[in-house]
Amino acid sequence: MGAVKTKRMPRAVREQQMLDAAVRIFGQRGYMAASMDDIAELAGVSKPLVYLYLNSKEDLFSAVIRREAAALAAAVRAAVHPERPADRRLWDGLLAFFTHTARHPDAWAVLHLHARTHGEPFAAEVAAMRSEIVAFVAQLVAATARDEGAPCSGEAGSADTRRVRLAEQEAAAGLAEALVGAAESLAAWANTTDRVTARQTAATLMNVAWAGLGDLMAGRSWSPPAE
Amino acid sequence: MGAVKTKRMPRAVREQQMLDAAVRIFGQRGYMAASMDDIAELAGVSKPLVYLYLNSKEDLFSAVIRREAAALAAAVRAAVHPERPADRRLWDGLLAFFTHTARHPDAWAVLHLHARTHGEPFAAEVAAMRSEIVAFVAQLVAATARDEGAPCSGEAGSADTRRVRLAEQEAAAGLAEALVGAAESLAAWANTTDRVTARQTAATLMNVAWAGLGDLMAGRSWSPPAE
Amino acid sequence: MGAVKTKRMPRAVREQQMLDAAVRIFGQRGYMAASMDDIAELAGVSKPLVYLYLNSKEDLFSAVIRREAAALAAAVRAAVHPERPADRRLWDGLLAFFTHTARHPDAWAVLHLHARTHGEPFAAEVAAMRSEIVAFVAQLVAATARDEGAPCSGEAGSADTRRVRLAEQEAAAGLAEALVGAAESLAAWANTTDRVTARQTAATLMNVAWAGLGDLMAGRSWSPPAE
Amino acid sequence: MGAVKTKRMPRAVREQQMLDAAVRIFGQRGYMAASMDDIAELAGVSKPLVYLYLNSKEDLFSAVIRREAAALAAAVRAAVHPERPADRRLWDGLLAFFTHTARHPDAWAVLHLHARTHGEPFAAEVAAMRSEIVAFVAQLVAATARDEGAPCSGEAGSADTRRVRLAEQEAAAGLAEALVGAAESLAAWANTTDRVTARQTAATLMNVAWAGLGDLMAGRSWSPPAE
DNA sequence: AATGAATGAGCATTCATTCAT
DNA sequence: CATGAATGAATGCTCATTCAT
Repeated sequence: MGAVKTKRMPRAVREQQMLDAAVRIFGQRGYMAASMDDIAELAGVSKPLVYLYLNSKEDLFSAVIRREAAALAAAVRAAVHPERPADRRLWDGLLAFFTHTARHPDAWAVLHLHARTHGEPFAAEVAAMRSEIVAFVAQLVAATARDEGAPCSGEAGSADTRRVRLAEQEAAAGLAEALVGAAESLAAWANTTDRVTARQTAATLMNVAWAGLGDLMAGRSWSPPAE
Repeated sequence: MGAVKTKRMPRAVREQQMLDAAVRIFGQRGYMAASMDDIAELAGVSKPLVYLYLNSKEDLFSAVIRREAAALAAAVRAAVHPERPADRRLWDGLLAFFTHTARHPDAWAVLHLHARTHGEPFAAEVAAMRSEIVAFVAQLVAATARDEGAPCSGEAGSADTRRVRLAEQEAAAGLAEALVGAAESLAAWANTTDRVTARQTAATLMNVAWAGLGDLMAGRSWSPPAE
Repeated sequence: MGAVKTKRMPRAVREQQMLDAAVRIFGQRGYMAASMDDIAELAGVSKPLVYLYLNSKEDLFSAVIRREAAALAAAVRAAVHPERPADRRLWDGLLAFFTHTARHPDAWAVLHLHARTHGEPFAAEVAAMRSEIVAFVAQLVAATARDEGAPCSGEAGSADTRRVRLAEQEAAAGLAEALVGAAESLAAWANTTDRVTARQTAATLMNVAWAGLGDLMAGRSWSPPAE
Repeated sequence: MGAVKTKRMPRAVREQQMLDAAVRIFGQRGYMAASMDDIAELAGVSKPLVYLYLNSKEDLFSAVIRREAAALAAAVRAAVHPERPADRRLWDGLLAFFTHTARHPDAWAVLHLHARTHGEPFAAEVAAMRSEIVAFVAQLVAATARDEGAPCSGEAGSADTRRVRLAEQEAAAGLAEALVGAAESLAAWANTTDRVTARQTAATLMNVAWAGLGDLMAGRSWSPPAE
C-alpha cells in the first residue's frame, strides 16, 4: 500500500511523498492521533529523514495545510473563467469546490476538521484561504445580482443608487458568509455518504444562493421581533 | 481557577463537576489532546475518582456528549412555543440555538468539532441530536411556507395542490438540511470572533431561510448548465 | 455467587467469609493479581471492613496461608490412625492429602504455587507445614521398612544393627523428601485435569514409595560414576 | 551491578541483554510483581527500547520462557551420549538437569514457578518442553529396564514377551511422570538451600528411579485396601 | 458494626525527537 | 542521501490504603 521502497530520489520528490502520506494519515486520524512513525512508514522512508526535511510534526502539519489550501484555491480559481456571466462563474466555482473536496477527502478533512482544532497557527492558515474564498464568492454574488437586476441599474451613480449598492454589498457579504459555511459543512457531509455527487451538492447550494439573490434584489427581508 | 477544593461531596455533585471540567478541556483541546490529569485537576479531584465515577476516557467523552447534546436540544425546545406562528417559532428556535452555543462554546466545540472525529459511537450520538433538529426545522419551514402562501391554498385537496405540497416538502427538507449545516458552521464561526451576537447570527440565517422560502413558493430555481 | 448480603454479623463469622473469598481470589489469580476490591466484593463487605479486620493485603494473605496450612495438616493427621500398620498409615495419609487438595484446589494453589513466590514471611509459613509433613512421612517410611524387614530386627541393639538403622533413616529421609516433592507436584497436576481421582493419584505415589522401600531394605542402590 | 552503560550495540546483542535482565527480574519477583522499569534499568537501557524490541510485557515473558526452555532442553540433550548404556544416560541427563537448574535458578523459577501461573499461552510453552523431557525419560527408563532384564529377553518376539513389554512401557511412563515431577520440585527445593549439590540431588533421584526399576522388573506393587 | 468518598503512588505503553554512522 | 539505535516525557489506568461518618 505505502509507496514502493525506491531509494535515492531527489529531495523535492521525497518531500511530496511525505506530504502525500501525511495528508492521508492526518486526514484519517487527526493531528494528535497521527504518529510520525506511521507517516514515515507510509511515505516509505525512515523517520529521521522526515525530520530532516520537515523539521517537526507541527511544521509537517503546517506544510500539509499550506499545500492543500493552495491546491483547493487553485482548483476553484482555474474553474472560473472571467469572461463568463456571473451566475455561471458562481456555479463553476461551486462545482470545482465540491469536485475537489470529493476527490481529496483526506485533504478536506485536514483543512475543515483538523486544522481548526489546533491553535492559532494552523487555524490562521486555513482562515486566510477561507476569507479569500468568501471575498471571491461575495464578489460573484454581487455581480450576479447586478447582472440580474440590470434594468434598474441604468442610471448609475445617483445617490439613491449608491445607497442601494452599499446595502446590496453588505447583504451580499452576509449571504457569502452563509454560503461558504453551508458549502463547508455540505462538503464534509457529502464525503461521508457516497450517494451524493459533487454536481448534486453544488446544485443544492446554488439554489439556496439563487434564492438569496432573489430576496436581495427584491429588498425582501425578515425582521426579528423586538427583544 | 478550578473549583475550590471542597471535600466530601455526594457523588452526583462531583460527577457534574467532572463533566463540567471535561467539557472545558475536551472543547478546548479535543479528545486526543485532552489529558485525564488535566480534567481531574480542573475538576478539583484526583484522577482515580474520575475513573471510579466515569470509568474511562471514552466513557467520560460519551457522557459529556450526551449531557451537552441533551442540554442544547432542551434549550431549543424550551424556546419554541407551539401556539406562535411558524416564522416566529423558527426565529425563536434559531435564536435559542445560537444563544446556547454562544453561551457554551466549549460544549458546542465538543459536539460540532470533536465528536465527529472519533468513530461511530460518538458521531452517532451527535447525529441523533442533529437529525432531531433537522426534522424540527424542516417542519417549521414547511409550516412557514404554508402560512405565507395561504391564498393559493384555497381549494385544498385537488390533485395539483397535493403534488405541489409534495414538491414543497422535498424542497423544505433540502432547505432545512442546508440551513442546519449553515447554522452549525455559523455557530462555530461566531464563537471565534466576539464581534457577532447570537441575535445577529440568527438574523442572518433567518434571512437566508426567508429567501429560500420565497423561492420555494415562487417555484423559482436555478438549473445547472448541461455537462 | 458471592455471599448473600447479610448485615450485622459477629466478627468471627465475617472474618471467615473474608478468608473464604480471599482463598478463592488468591488461589485463582495469585497474590499480585488479586485485588482487595475483588476480595471485598466476593466476601460481600466493604473494603474498609476488610482492612479493619485483617489490616493489610499481606496480613490477609498470611492469614489465608495459616488457615489453609492448618486445615491441610489437620486433614492428614485425622486420617492416620496410630494403631494401624505403617503401610496403611502411609496410604491413609497420602489419600487424605490428595483428597483434601482435590477438594480445595484454590487453597492448594495458594500454598503450593503462590505462597512460595512471595518472600520469606509467606514461604516460611508453608515451609513449616511442609517440614512437619516430611518428618511425618519419613517416620512412616522408616516404620514401614521396619515392619517389612521384621526378621532381621530380632537381636536389637548390636553395633551392626544400629549402623544399619542409621543408614536406613538417612535413606528414609531422602525418600521422604522426594515423595513429598512428587506428591506436591502431583497434587497440582491432578487439579488441572479432571480425569484423575485422588485415589489413583495416591496409588501411583504409594507404588513409588513401595518401590523405594524395596530397595531400601534390599540395600540396593545406584552409585554414580566417578566425576 | 547491571550491565555497564555501553552505547550503540547491535540489536541482537541488546536483545539478549534484555532477556538476561528479564530472566532475573521475572525469576525473582514473578510476572506480576516484575516491572518493566526494573527490567529496563537492569538491562541498562531505556524502557522504550525494550518495547521497541520486545513489544510488550507478555511478549517479553514469552521470549524469556522460550529461550530458557530451549536452553534447558539443550543442556540435557548435550549431556546424553547415545552410545552409553541406558542407566548412564539417565544419570547424565539428571545430572545435567540439576546442574543447569542450579546454575540458572532464576530461569528455573520462571519455568517452574511463574510460567505455570499465567494462563494457557505461557503454560503451554513450558508444557511442551516438559512433555519432551518426560518422553525422553520414559524411553531411558524402558531402555534401562531392558538392559537390566537382559536374560529373559533371549527368545524375542513371543506373544508373552510382547505383552510384558507393553506393560513395562506403561509402568515406565508412570514412573517417568513421577520422576519428572519429583525432579522439578527437587530442583526448586535445591535452589532454596545451598547445602545440596546438583550431584547429590541427582543421586537421590537416581536411586528412586533405580528402586522403581527394581519393582518394575520384579512386578512387585502395592495394592490399596478396599474403599 | 459498617461504609461512601477520596487519594498517592506506580505501571504498561506510546510518541516526538535526536545521535552516530 | 539515508538510517539503526536510543530516549525523556507523557498518558490512560489501577491499586492498596485511609478518613469521616
